[in-house]
Amino acid sequence: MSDTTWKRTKYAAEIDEDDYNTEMTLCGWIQSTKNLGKMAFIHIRDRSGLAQVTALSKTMGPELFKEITSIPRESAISVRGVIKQSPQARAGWEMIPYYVKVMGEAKTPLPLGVVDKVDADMDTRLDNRFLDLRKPEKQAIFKIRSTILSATRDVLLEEDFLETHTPKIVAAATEGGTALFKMEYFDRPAYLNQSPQLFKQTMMATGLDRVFEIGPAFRAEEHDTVRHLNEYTSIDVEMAWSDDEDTMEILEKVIQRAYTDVINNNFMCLEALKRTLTVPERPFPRITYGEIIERLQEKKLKIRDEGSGKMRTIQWGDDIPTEGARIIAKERPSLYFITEWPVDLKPFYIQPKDGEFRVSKGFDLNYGEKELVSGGQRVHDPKLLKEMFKRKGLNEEDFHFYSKAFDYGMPPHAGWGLGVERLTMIISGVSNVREVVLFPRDKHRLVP
RNA sequence: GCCCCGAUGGUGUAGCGGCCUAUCAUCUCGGCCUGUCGAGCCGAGGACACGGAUUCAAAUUCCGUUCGGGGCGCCA
Repeated sequence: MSDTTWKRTKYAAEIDEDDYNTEMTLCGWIQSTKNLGKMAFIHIRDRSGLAQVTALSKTMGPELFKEITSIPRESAISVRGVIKQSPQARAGWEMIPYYVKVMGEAKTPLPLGVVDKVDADMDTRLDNRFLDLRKPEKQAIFKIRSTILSATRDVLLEEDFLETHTPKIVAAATEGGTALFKMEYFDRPAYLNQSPQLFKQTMMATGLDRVFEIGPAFRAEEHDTVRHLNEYTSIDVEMAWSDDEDTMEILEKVIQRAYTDVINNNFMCLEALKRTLTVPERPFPRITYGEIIERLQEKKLKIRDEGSGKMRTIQWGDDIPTEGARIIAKERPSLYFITEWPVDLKPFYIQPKDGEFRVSKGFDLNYGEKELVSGGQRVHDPKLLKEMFKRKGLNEEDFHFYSKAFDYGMPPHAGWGLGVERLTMIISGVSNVREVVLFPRDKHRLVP
């Protein structure tokens, strides 16, 4: 029989009075060693929290004492000993060890201190992400992210959606506009997909009716901000026989459940992040694009005219610049929909609301100045789709693989795409999108 | 792509022409300590991104390179 004494009996946080005076094994990383000479306190950290191992030279002998106190911090170890009640210990108990095995010794000095009293730059942290993520407040973000994803799946499956996956390697430009990463597909050029948009819409012509996909999206834009990534995770939803209002309602349910589940399941994480949350009420406030422009005009927001290059007051038809979004965010710091966007500011697949191609059935969901979601009712009439291609200056031929589905019975449909990272940022209360991705990909960072 | 800003021990910083043989904290190593949990005390170790220029003198000024930070546009 193989020796299994090194295997974990319980996580630190699972140990209680019933375990007192029993022999157990703790597994984790040495967070700190406080050596008082004849007595030492070794704090072992595992996923659940901290455990105190109290070593006594007198009872364990000077050799084992020396051995256990000289293991470098952040080494992965397994300690076996007896759990003893202890009023002086924070947890009310401590382990008196008799056996220690170093499973993975840490080199010194550490490239990044886990509990050091000095902060490290984001760059240093990301270069040593495995150490950075040993910090409970960094782990908390990813536990929250996981909850958000499972909450999303729960709601969508309850609402009769089917989870799907579409290709990330594509032959040609998808929506147009965004720059794509080029790659080699055997002997042909190919691209990494910027969004599942065209594929999920194609699914609407199949009879599957309601689909969603959680997957990566790639954008080759050289945007270098705290809210953009070149690889991000998108929750994409598309529903047939539905309009913009139907899909907004599903979105509200998803967001609401994400908040609820995080509050219910990640109490400790929120505490680690010093974050208090309240579940947003449905329906979320709706404000039209036109109302936003009027408000910005009242605030005398000036923008640079694309044609003349001169500064002028913002007007209907202009995109909302970052500065404008901040002005609105002061009045609406939480979640709100922006509806009735101009047709010209939305992609070709967004349904115009009228025959004049002025206002569309596209919407955004914002949290303050942050854009969280973009969605809308889609164009489903093939004739109108052709006209939209023309209006946007797109070549219909390039989209044949997609438009073909519209020629054989495409029902009305609507949907949206939500940035998982942005929702995680909002719920976790962190300000840099890189915080919520294990190994973020931005303009400069490709390793690790 | 454009505009600002920055680079000093493992980590985070101070210094911004000579007083620098470079500050402080953290860290690492050694010593003392039987109740530590931001331990304490004593001792030691470790750095001016790279290349050029100006100057009697450069961590400090200038140019270039590399790397990083922030903002704009665009977006999720």
